[in-house]
Amino acid sequence: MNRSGAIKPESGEILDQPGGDAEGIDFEIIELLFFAYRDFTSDPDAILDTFGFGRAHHRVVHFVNREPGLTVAALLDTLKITKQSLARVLKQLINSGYINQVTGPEDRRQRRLYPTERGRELALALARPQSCRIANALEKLDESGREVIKTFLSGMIDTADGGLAPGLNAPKEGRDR
Amino acid sequence: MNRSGAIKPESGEILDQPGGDAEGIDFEIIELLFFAYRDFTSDPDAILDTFGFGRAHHRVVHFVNREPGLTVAALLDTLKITKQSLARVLKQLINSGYINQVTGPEDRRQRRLYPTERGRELALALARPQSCRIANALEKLDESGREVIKTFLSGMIDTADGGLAPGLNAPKEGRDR
DNA sequence: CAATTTATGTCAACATAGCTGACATATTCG
DNA sequence: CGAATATGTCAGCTATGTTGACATAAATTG
Repeated sequence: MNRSGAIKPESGEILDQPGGDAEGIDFEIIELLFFAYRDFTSDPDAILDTFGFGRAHHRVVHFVNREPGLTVAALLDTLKITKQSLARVLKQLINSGYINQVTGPEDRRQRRLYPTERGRELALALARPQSCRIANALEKLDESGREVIKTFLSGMIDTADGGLAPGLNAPKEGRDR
Repeated sequence: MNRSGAIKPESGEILDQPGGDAEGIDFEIIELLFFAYRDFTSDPDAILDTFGFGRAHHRVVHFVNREPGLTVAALLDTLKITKQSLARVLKQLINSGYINQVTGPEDRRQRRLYPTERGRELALALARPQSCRIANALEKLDESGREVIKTFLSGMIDTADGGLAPGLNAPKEGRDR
């Protein structure tokens, strides 16, 4: 790995050894997360492309399918984006028949979002390869593996009550939506 | 403005039950990955903002710090973006003194990339909160936890030799860069 | 050596998906 | 009624990805 050898410094300082190892920074998992997530999103991205949609559409269809009747406000809260940003993709999904809006039965200001049959099929088509990839990765672990992964990933998520919990985190259910 | 479609479209189809559970799709981990990665990137994003940099700069500084002497081609391969896309952020990082370029000692066409002291400090400042977050999440696991996470994340990554390996994957070392 | 390939840089144009600010409308609530 | 809320929309800006075309220097190959 070491590229030591006669190097011409063209300007200023040069550090030719990897940095931060001494500090005990967990570069290994940082990078694994980067690569894992990048590849995890690549399968649905390819499918979305054939629909003329992007990753933003994926998220919307996904969460609407997962929680039919979701309000716009709840969706915004889940995605943590602005309404103007959501509006663009949501409009496209509604216009092309993937999502339906229904006036809230109790609060008529709300627009509750439901997947159409088409929307559901799209959501599933996008989730399938991701689920497969996860299943493949889990296969290399023992029985407890899935729970360990869930605990780890949950522990990576900000708790609703602000900052990183110092000692205790157990988001589990209801941290959003 | 008219808000068409705001009324109850009992006209169209409405699916008011979550979909895909029957199929055994692993929505749980799909969503945990989404939330975990989103929050994982939020700490460095906040820091980058104060520097006038974005996530793209983060990636470049990170990998250059991790592998000083990296060539431009190798970096492109790691990031899987186009050179034009890289050029923008790399130029900024070089001009503001975070990264140095050195003509390749053997192949003089190459521009090997090195972090400056400043660049290294930035890379570490960005990695620190991520490493902390990971350490926090790992704390909830037993001794074997870290290895389990590594195995899982490695299993999520595409192998260099194309598609998802059907039975066997073990990227471990050297899948990129 | 001449021709070609490789590594890199650069210009121009474009797309997606985020953002802020401002303002409109319908509905609910006090 | 008036204020707050849920949503929609217009306009413009930014960050980061894309393609295509072309330039230059250095290495490789015939």
